[in-house]
Amino acid sequence: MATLSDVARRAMVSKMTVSRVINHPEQVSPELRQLVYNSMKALNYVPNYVAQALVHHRTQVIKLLILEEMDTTEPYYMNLLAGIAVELDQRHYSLQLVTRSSHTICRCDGLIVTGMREDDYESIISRLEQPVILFGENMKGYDYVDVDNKKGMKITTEHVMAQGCSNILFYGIDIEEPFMLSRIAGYEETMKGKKLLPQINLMKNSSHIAQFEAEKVLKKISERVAFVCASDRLGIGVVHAAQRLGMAIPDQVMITGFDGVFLDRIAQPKLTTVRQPIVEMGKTCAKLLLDKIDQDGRSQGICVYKPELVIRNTTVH
Amino acid sequence: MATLSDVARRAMVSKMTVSRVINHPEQVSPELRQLVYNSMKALNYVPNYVAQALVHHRTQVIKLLILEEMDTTEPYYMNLLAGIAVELDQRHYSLQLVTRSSHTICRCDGLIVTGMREDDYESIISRLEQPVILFGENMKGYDYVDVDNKKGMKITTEHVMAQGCSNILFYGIDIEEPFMLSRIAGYEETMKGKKLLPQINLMKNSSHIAQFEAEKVLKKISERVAFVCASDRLGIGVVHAAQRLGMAIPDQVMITGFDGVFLDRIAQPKLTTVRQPIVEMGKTCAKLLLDKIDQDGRSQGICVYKPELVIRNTTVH
DNA sequence: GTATTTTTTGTTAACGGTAACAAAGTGATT
DNA sequence: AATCACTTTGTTACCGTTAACAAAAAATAC
Repeated sequence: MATLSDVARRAMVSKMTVSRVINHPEQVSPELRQLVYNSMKALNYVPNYVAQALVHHRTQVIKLLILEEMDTTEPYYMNLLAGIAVELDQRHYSLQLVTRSSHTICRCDGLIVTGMREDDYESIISRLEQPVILFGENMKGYDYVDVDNKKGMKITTEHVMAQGCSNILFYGIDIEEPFMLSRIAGYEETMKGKKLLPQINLMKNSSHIAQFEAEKVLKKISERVAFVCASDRLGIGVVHAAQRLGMAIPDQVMITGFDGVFLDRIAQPKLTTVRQPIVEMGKTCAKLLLDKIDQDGRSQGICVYKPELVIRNTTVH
Repeated sequence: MATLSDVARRAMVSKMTVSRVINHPEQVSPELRQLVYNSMKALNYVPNYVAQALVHHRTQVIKLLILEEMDTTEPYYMNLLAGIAVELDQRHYSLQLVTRSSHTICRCDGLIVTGMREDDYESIISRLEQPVILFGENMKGYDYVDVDNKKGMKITTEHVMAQGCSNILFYGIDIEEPFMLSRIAGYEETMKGKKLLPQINLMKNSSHIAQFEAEKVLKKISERVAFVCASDRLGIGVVHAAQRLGMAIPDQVMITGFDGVFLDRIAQPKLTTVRQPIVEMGKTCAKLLLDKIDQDGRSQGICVYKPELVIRNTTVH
């Protein structure tokens, strides 16, 4: 593997000139520059990122800190990772996946944190010395990337209303985190806007629990009903419930989910859901973080993605 | 962040002595060793892995090359990654996720490759210069980690037989890769062993296609039937088919899947499946690869995991 | 008690880059 | 032609670590 010195020798210039051609080409005369380019091409030169990292006091490693039990959201994270990976590779960074349990001393240039709960801000996030981007909205002033959760829930609620249903139940996850509060707010405001009574139900994010809850409700009900769920997992549970009771989807029961990652397509019928552009969001997390690192930790602000309503057969024919 | 020199100065020894305490402690007298340990502790010394990497001509990066369309197997890979990550973190390695499209020149110490198809061996894998561990059985002599696919299919087939069913259909994926051939063989041998007629059906790995196929079959059938599927995704499709036709699971229709990652638990009823210990397997991939790197590329052989039959309500009450 | 071996410690020079400074070349100004 | 300013190139030292060798100290032999 050719080094800077090899390139320099072949082009009959000093190492420094080669280094400059790479980093500050405008400082080198066109003739030498061309010589160096030729030499680089001939030797198939690729910079040694480890050596660069050493001089720059960098590690070229960023960590993805997943504070949530991973099991509960797997397909979601794989997409996030895919997005992050694309951006990191382009900029010669690599990744370490860490969880709450692995409290290694943090040899890295920056972190993307996700799945944080209220307590984590003080005990973990505020103590980090490196630049951080959070994946998930927060009100503590940290840079973050998220989808517009409130709007997402608004458009689904409006969608089922537009299908002519006014008996609309909300199924959410029983945690008091900003993303869930926003989803609840999106539902609640839309209902109140139409003078309808919000009916909010919070539970563990499990398809079986949602199924159990929905069966109880459906057994007692005769009119048309819609369940707007704060996750596809809950949505799938409700689909199962309706099917077990032999109720027609979407004629008797309408169901919507949230996330649009994988599970929505597994359901039968496929689930109407709010798709988050997770891969894109992963890319953005990485991009913001690397920029932040380059800019010595300067805040990069927040980035909120527009949610997209994907209409499928749990709400329309 | 304290460096070797800082530790050395505080302990009043040379840098080299500190380095030796870390790498070859037996070469240092007990007194100095203790001095150095004290100094390290006092300064909270952590080696700079970048500098180590530079002297050792390493990158401390390994790549996970996913040759398969990721979308089709997401939850699966997240588990694999989790396993890999644990091992890498412990040994101060980091990760790059790459796919077929990203053909970066391979600045890394080794690769874990997965989702490879027949063509890939010649065009990609054989050209890699770094140590490689494959995730998935192969007959080309590469080191690999996999579950015993044949045995997995054997035990499921035997399990449904033990439930008193002898009309057993196999639903597999229409690719001629070793893992699938092994699963087919496991089914076929077990059937022939009992003098039963194997019925093999291959299709795209999609729950909706499996549902479509199974509905066709189920409409024409009256006796009890079992579907042993080569993936949970196919299994879920068959569950949906049985439910749409109002057939009783497991009394009229028995269904089994394969993988035991995430999807099996989403199904309703939960799917009897063959669980692969994916996290464990990921760990092993990483461990073998890092050992291989340390041993200058020496073959590490293969590692085949015992599959575990998880019996649930698609085969028994 | 000196020569010889062995153990322990220190010195130097890498690894592959880059920043900071020094030197040489170029051209304009007087 | 001498001075100055500017551009272009090269030299040196350093980032934090380790291997290879050299030197010093300790242990052993005779």
